[in-house]
Amino acid sequence: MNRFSRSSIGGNTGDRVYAILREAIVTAELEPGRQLSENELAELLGVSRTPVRGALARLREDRLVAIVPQLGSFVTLISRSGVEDAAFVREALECAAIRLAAERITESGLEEIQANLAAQERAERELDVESFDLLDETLHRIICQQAGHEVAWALSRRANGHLDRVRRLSLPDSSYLTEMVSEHKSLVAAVAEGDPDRAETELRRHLRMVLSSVDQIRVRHPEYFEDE
Amino acid sequence: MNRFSRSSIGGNTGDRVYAILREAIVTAELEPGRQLSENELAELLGVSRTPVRGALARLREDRLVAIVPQLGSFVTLISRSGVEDAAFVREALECAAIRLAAERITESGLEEIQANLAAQERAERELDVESFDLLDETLHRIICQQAGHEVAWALSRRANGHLDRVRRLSLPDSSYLTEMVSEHKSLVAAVAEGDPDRAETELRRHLRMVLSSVDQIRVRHPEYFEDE
DNA sequence: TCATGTGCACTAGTATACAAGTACGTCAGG
DNA sequence: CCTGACGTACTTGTATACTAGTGCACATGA
Repeated sequence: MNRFSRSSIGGNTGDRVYAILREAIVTAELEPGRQLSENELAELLGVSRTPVRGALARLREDRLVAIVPQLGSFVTLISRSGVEDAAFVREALECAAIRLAAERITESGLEEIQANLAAQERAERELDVESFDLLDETLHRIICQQAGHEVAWALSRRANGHLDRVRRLSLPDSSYLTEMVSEHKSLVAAVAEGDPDRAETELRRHLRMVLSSVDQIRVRHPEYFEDE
Repeated sequence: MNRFSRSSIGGNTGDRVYAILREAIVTAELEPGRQLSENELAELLGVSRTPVRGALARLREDRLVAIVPQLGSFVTLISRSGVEDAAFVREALECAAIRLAAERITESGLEEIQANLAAQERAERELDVESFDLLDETLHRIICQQAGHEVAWALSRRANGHLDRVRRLSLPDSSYLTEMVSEHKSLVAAVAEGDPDRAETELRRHLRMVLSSVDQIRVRHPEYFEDE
């Protein structure tokens, strides 16, 4: 226990504000293009402008918010290139990670993954999308952990703003959940068998699934998109 | 020209403070483990605490600074795992990018790269390490640009704090520059020939070179390192 | 001598006050 | 009716004041 180990507790007002705003943006409760007034948000959340400003600055790094000096802060519009960038980053990081995971996976790591998959099947049966999203995220985190580079997951998650929005905006039907679980099972199987090439292939296909729903959403919400 | 296009000008005090502090940390002018007082930095730079706080928050995301509430902010120590994480991220992103670049490179892109290489050789002859570092960075950026995902370079650069420090701490001799230029030439050649596999292999080897100097630096500056 | 408590000087977190800049409506004049 | 200048109401950027928590030194008592 040194003085650095306490450095990321995350119980501050600023962290809370960041989490709330990020969730609101990703679920499009704060829709793309919307103006965010620091004053308004501060009042709404019952805090001062300072933590709000900090949260907006972090969201800017996530590319979820654009801050124009002396003019305003805005939820970024969805753009094809933005989504493709996020997909690229996620693919690069997680594919590299899953290769390592397939080589290094431990017994307890596999057990953890199996438990996660079981819970995913439960969530699928009960159509509990919220739980499923959480389990999905956890699965990817475990894989990065097992690869020895959890940082890959953290970065992947952060670069992921546009992807998350697209995913959350597309109304997931039951076939979506079924498909996802099935893909998760295949790629976990490849990891369990210690086959990096197949694991990478499966993951790549899995990650590209989200991309396909972009156009579908653009049709439904053209006002959320940047014309390019 | 819409209202989003003005969002990243970067002429603010906060951005300036961030750039200054990052440079100071990367060059170890602010050495690993050193405590950074917001008040002290603010006074030193002739600004208030507000922009300093913002800069420190960003540096925390870069893992160059650890902020401990009610205790202080510190330049992070160098750790093997931190360096390996950074190397992993950079490898994953830039290798994925160079594969695309090898497939998509344009005529003008190649010309730009050749000009960069020529400048590198000049810098090598004149032992102008500072210019060389800049050209090195630019080369990697151009490659990511040509891949259509400049975001990869931006992320790679940010995740790169620990690597940069290690690189800047190791006194580069002329053989180092010679080696680097030679490696750059090989990987550019692979890109020019449109050979993604070879380009990736060359880049991977190139990026791992930095890693080898970690132990050398640890011997010289054990106090900069985290005991693990 | 050693252990313990207490105060002080420091820290970051937050709230507020002020400065600088932008957009837009309004009103006067051609 | 159209055009242009001005004022107002907003925005973010920065500086400062205040709050709460930490560690450390020093005094005090056993």
